[in-house]
Amino acid sequence: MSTPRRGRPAKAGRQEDILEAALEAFSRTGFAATRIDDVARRAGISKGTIYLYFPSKEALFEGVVRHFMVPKLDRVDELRAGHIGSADDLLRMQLATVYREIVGSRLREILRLLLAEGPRFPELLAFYHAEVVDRAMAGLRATIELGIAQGVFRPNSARDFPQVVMGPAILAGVWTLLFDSFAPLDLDAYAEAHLDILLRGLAKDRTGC
Amino acid sequence: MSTPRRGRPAKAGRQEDILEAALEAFSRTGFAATRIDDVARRAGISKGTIYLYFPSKEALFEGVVRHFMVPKLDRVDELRAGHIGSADDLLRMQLATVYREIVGSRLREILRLLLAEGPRFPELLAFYHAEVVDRAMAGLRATIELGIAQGVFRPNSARDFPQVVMGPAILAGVWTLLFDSFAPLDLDAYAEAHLDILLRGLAKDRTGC
Amino acid sequence: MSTPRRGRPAKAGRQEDILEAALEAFSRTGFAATRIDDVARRAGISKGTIYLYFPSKEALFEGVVRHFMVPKLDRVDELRAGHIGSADDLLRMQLATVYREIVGSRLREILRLLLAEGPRFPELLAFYHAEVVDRAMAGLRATIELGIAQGVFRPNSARDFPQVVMGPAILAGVWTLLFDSFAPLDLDAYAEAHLDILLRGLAKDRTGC
Amino acid sequence: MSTPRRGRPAKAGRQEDILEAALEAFSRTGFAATRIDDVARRAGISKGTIYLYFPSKEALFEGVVRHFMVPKLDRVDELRAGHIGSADDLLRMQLATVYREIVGSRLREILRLLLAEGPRFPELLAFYHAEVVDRAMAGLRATIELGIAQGVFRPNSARDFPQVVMGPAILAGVWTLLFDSFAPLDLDAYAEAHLDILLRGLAKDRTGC
DNA sequence: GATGAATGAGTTTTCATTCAT
DNA sequence: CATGAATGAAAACTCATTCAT
Repeated sequence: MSTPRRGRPAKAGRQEDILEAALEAFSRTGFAATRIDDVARRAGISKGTIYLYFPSKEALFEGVVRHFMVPKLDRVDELRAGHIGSADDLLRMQLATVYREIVGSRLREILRLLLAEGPRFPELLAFYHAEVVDRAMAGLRATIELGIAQGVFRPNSARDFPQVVMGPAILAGVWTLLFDSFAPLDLDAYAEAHLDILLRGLAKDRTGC
Repeated sequence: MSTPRRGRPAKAGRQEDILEAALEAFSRTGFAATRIDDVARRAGISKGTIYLYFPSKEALFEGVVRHFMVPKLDRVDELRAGHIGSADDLLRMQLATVYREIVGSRLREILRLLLAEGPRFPELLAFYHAEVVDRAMAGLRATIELGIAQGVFRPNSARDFPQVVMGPAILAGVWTLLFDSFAPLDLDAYAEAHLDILLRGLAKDRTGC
Repeated sequence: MSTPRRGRPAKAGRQEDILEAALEAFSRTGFAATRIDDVARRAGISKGTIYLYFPSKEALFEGVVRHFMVPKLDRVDELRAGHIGSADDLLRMQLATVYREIVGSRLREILRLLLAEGPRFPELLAFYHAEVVDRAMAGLRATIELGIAQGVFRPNSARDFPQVVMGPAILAGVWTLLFDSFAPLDLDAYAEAHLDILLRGLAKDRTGC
Repeated sequence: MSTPRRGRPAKAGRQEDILEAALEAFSRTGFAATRIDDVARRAGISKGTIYLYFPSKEALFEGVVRHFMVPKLDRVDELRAGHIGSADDLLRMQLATVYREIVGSRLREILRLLLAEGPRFPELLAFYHAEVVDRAMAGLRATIELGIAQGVFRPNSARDFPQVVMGPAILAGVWTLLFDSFAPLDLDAYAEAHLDILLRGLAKDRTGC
C-alpha cells in the first residue's frame, strides 16, 4: 500500500535520514502524537526499519534531540576560542550565531521539544544540561569575564547568571513557533534590539568628561 | 449492567477542584501522557465526573491554561494603572510581580505547558496571544514609553520589542522546571541581575559634565 | 441545564407519558443507541424519574412494545366478533384496519423494533407471539375458515399459513420506514393491490357455465 | 509499552474470514451489542487486525450487508434472463430461489439486520435500495408483465407493487428468526401455500366454458 | 537488512443506574 | 415523589513493537 524502494538504497545515511524525518515529525506533532509510521513514511522506509536503528520511540526522540544541537554549540565555542578583539564584539558574534543557527532555524523546534517533553526524559535533560546548556552558559560567562577584564563591561551580575543574556533569544525562538501567525517577529530587528539593550546594560559607565 | 454507588449532592467548587487537579497532573506528565483517571483521582472524584464539567480532555486542558493565568495578568495591569512615580520603579514592580506570581510559582508550569502543547491547540494559542501575551507586551510597552517621556529611559528599541524585556524572566521560569536538579537557580538574585542589566540597558546616558 | 417543571404535574398519565416518549425515542434510534436521558427529556421529566416507573432500560423497552400493540389487536378481534356478512368483506375490513392502525401509523415502528431487537428479548418475543402474533394469526384463520364454510373461499392452504395473508402488509410497514425517501409507497393503492391479489387468490373458482 | 507477539504473513482470504465472522456475530447480537472483540475471536485473529481491513465497526457492518446479498440477486436475475417458457413457471422459480437462497438460509439474517439497523445507516440503505431491493422489484415486475403479455396473468396491480408478491417470503424469513422456537414454520409447505395463493391471484380468469 | 501484517495493552468517552437531598 | 450529580463498567479504536518472510 506504500511505495518504498525495494532496491538497496545508500545505507550509510540511513540513520541520518531517520533522524531528519523524526525531527520533522516530532516538531510537527510532539512526542506522544507522533507515530513511528509517520517517521518511517517521511524517511521513505518501512516502520520495522526504524527499529533496526533505534530500539524504541523514546530512543529515537533522544537521538533527535542529541543529534542536531551539539554541532551548533561546537561552532559557538570555536568562535570564542578563535576570537581576538573586544568582548563586546565577541558577544555580538556569539549571539548572532545563536540567532542564525538556532533561533532562526528549525533547531528552535528542538528547544521547544526539550521544554515540552523534558520532564519525561530525565536522562535526556541531564545530557542536555551537561552538553548544551552548561557549555553555552560557560561560553557566555567567559565572554563576560573577558569584557570585565578588558574594562569594556562593568563588573556585573550577568557573570553569575548568563541566562539573563540568553533569555531574549530563547524567548524569540519559541515565540516564532507559537505566535508567528498572530504577531510575526522580525528576527533581525529583534536581535538588534536585544543586543542594543544588553550591551548597554553591560557596558562600563562612560562617566568621562 | 453496571454496579454504581452514589449520587452525592453537587459540591460547590467542584470545577475548581478539577482544574487544580488537572494543573498538577498536566504539569507532571504533559497533555498526552496524562490520563483523565489521574486527574479524577487527584480531585478525589471519579472519571465520569470530569466529563460533567468538561466535554473532553482537550477542553479540560484549555480550561486549565485559561483559568490560572488571566487573574495574574489583571494584577500586573492594575499595578501600572495605579502607579504614580518614575517608570523604572514601575518596571521594577511589574517584573517583580511576574517573578513572584508566575516565574516563582506553579504558574510557570502553565508557561511550559503552553510552549509544549501550543501547536496542538490553535484556538488556545489565539486566546493566549490576545488575553495574556499581547496584554503583557502592551503593559511593558506602556511603561517603556512612560519612561522615555519622563526622560528616565532613552528612546530605545525595546519599545518595539518588549519581549526583550521579558525574555530572561520566561527563561528563568522554564529553567527551574527543567534543570533545577542539576543547577538550581536563586530566583531572587536572578531577578536582581535581570533588573540590573535591563534598567541600565534602558537608562538615559548619564553624560552629565 | 434542563427545564423540567418543578410543580406537581398530573401524575396519573406519568407512565403513559414515559411510554410515549420512549416509543418516539426507540423508534428514532433503536434500543441500544437510545439514552434514558433522551426519553426523560422527551417526557419532560428527569432521568431518575424513569426508574420510579421502570426498573431498567430493558423493562422500559418491553413496556413500550407491549403497551401499544395489544389494543389494536383487540380492535381487529372485535371486528371479527361483531361481523355479520361474507368472509371476504370481513377480511377486507380486517386488513384495512391493520393498514390504518398499524402499517400506516407510528405503530409500524414497533414492528421494526421487534424485528430489530427481538432476539435480545426472549421473554418479549414469547409475550408477543402469544398476545399479538398468535392472536392475529388465529383471527385471520377464523376468517378464512368462515369463508370456506360460506363457499366464498376455496379450501386453501392459507388456512394453515395465515402469514401469507399478512405478509404484504408487514412488508409495506417496514418498507415505508426504510425506503420511503428513495421510493415512497402509496399505501392506499398498495393495500388495494394487496387485497386484489389476495382475494382473488383465495376465491372459489367461478367456473360457472 | 506493550508485549506483542507475532507478525504473520498476510493470509489470503483474511477479509473473507472477517466478513463471515462478522455476519455470525451481528446476526446473533445485532450491531450495537456486538463487540469487535467477538468478531475477532470468531475469526481467530486479534482485535487490531479487524482494523487493518475495515476502518470502523460501521464499515464492517456495511461490508457484511453488502457482501453477501448481491451475489444472490445476481442469481435471481440470471434465472429470468435465461428463461424460456411461461411466466408462471418463471415466477415459481424466482420465488423458489428466494426461499432457498435467502429466506431459508443464513441470509435471512441480513434481511433482519437491514430492517433493524437500516435507519442508522442511510448510505447503506441507499446502496441496498439501488442494488438489491430495486433490482428485485424490477425482476418481479418484468415477470409479471411477461405473464400479462403471454395472457397467463390478468392485468393486475401487482405490476405496480411487486412488494405484494414478495411480502409473504420476507415475512417468513423474519418469522423463522423470531418465532421459530414458539411456532416453527415448515418453509416448503409455506412456500407452496404462498405460490398457491399468489398464482391464483394473478391468473387470468378461466371463464371459458 | 528490510518489510509490513499482526498483536493487544492502554486510553478516552459514554451512559445505565443509584441515591442524597 | 422527583431530581440530577456522581459513579464506573464497558467498548471502540490506536499504535508501539515484533517477527515470519
